[in-house]
Amino acid sequence: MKAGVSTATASRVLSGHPSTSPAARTAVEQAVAELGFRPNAQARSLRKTTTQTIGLLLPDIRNPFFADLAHAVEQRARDFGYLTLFGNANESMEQQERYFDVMLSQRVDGLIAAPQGDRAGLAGLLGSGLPTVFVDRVIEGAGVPSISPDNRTGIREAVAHLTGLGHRRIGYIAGPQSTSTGRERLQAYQEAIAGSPADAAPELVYIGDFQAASGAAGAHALLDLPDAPTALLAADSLMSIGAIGVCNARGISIGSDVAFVGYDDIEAFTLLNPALTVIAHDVDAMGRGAVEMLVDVIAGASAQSRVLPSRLIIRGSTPELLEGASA
Amino acid sequence: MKAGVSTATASRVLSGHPSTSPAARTAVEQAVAELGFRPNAQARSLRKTTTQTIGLLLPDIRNPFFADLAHAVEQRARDFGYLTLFGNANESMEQQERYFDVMLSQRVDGLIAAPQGDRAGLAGLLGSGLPTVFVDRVIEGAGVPSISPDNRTGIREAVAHLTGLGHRRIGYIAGPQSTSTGRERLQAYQEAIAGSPADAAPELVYIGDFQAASGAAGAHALLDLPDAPTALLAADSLMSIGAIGVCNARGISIGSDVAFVGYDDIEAFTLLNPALTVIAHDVDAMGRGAVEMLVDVIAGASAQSRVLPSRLIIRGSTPELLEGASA
DNA sequence: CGATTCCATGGAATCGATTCCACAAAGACG
DNA sequence: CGTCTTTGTGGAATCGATTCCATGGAATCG
Repeated sequence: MKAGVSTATASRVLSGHPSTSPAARTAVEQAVAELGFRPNAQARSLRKTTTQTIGLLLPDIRNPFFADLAHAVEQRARDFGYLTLFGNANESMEQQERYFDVMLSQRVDGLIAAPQGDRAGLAGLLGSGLPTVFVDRVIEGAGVPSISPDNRTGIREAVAHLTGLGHRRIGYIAGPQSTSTGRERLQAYQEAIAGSPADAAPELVYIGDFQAASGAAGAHALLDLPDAPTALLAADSLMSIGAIGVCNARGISIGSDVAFVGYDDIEAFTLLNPALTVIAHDVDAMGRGAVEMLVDVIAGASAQSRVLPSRLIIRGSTPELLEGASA
Repeated sequence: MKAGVSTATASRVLSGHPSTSPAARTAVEQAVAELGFRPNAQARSLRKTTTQTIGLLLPDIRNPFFADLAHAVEQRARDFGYLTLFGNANESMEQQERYFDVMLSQRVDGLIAAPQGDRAGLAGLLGSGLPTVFVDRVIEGAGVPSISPDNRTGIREAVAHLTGLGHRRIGYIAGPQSTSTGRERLQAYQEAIAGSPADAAPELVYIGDFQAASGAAGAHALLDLPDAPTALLAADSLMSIGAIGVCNARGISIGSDVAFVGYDDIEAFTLLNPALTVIAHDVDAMGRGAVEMLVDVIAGASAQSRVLPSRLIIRGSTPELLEGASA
């Protein structure tokens, strides 16, 4: 055609097929450069069955944890030649299901998702046979391999740390119970409290939704208790931010008036005065690991679910308990 | 076929074409439900020329400003029925060009980008005729409409605020000069300083790269000066975070030892003690506006470039200058 | 009741690549 | 020098939808 060769030859040149003459190669390359030709990825992936694209479905890109995760996934996927198609479910089941549909229609080669809800909401996805890996969050019994943080150890260590400092009323701002992380962390808190000298009062738990506003609401609710907690623990970074804002606004000084343990090791948390004690995990390893698992699943291998360790990083927001610190 | 009708009829039913009998409709719908059929988006967009997909190319998703922007763009694009294909250039020209290529190959209907570099790096993109809108950052003379913040006013107000408080040595941690925001903000700083009683010493400017590590390096460099600045100003949120961390580590107290003005109104900045004075702009309006402009451009209308106002939010990190505050 | 319009439908072309197959020219070998 | 292999090439089928066009039957109208 443009270069005096057939489309078949042009295709062979562009895909690096060995059976091409140097003459044809240069002719095609010149024509491509002249016409600014871009192969149509739609047509290609219609013929091949692969799109070289993976989907990444996250609950909230504004949560620094998931932003870091998105970055890690995208960079690692690039290493494998995959383009990342990104969807933001906005912590909404309805948007999550819509995105499952979209990803299926786009014929992504695989999907990495931090899901919420239970198996019922995944029927379409599971029936499709699309290679899938869950990251951070898990749905039991779905037969989908996952890479997730150890939600229990971090919480246990945090509660032990706080009780060791003398705290007996530890308020907990939990995540939504529609997520595995929300459930596991709450359960770990309850178990740790039960096995400790601290109060196991139900009013010390506030159930939020992993967004900043609910962290603020939780802090208000807990601090308004007749016998207010002397320590607060929040189940993600955004709720931590909301809760800290409320403490500041109410003139309650973190560290001296109330101890505080946050979740996820956001850089900004180290800037606070005092710096925040947090439960941290390795986001980068989680993102990279998810891609590597997905590549295995796409290749037909069976992937083992992995749990990555969490650890408690002790900083100034959880000092020795001063006498009379109870509000 | 499965439903006893032709593909033509099935297609008409699924796309809501009026010429379909109720009988055919129910038959097709039942077959679709039974087989779990998903239309192949590749095949569809091969035939139609549209993909109902827009590209979003950002320099760094871990920067909270761009994470918020991504969220705003994605939500607004959804309103128009577009799927957002997201790319992270990692503040790298090479990755940026690679993504331009990918977006072109994917035949996105339009592209929203926060570009860096100059026209040279955009030759391929501009030659393709792909409807494009620049957001936050601009490339002059490319003929691409843009929606960007007013980089000058915020900086001018910040410098006026600081000189009004008595500061004469104002250190500036600038962004990379390969970006319009980096250039305009630095220029605004230099002009504002020149028109003020403050020192216009070149050593008071440190050129960073919009990442936290360079903010830290800049803070070290400026605080090591023989005649160290009494106020610091950083050109984005990540460099602000890096710089604040260094101040804390060096035992330099923000507010009392040094005044600090950050960029972008990150929620975490309000939690600092004292809270950070910042130059803020409306990320949500920028993201939504970009999508609306792009929709116009795709429709063939000519879009007017827009500049959104910035404003200075004064908080505790820039108090009245105490005597003897100069390091 | 015959003629015209309207509607639902199937057949077939189409989008832009990849790839099977056949074929011809060139090189290898006895 | 004749066969046998290798190599480069073009023709044509293919992927899965959409859509033009033709057709037959029903509805409408004078």
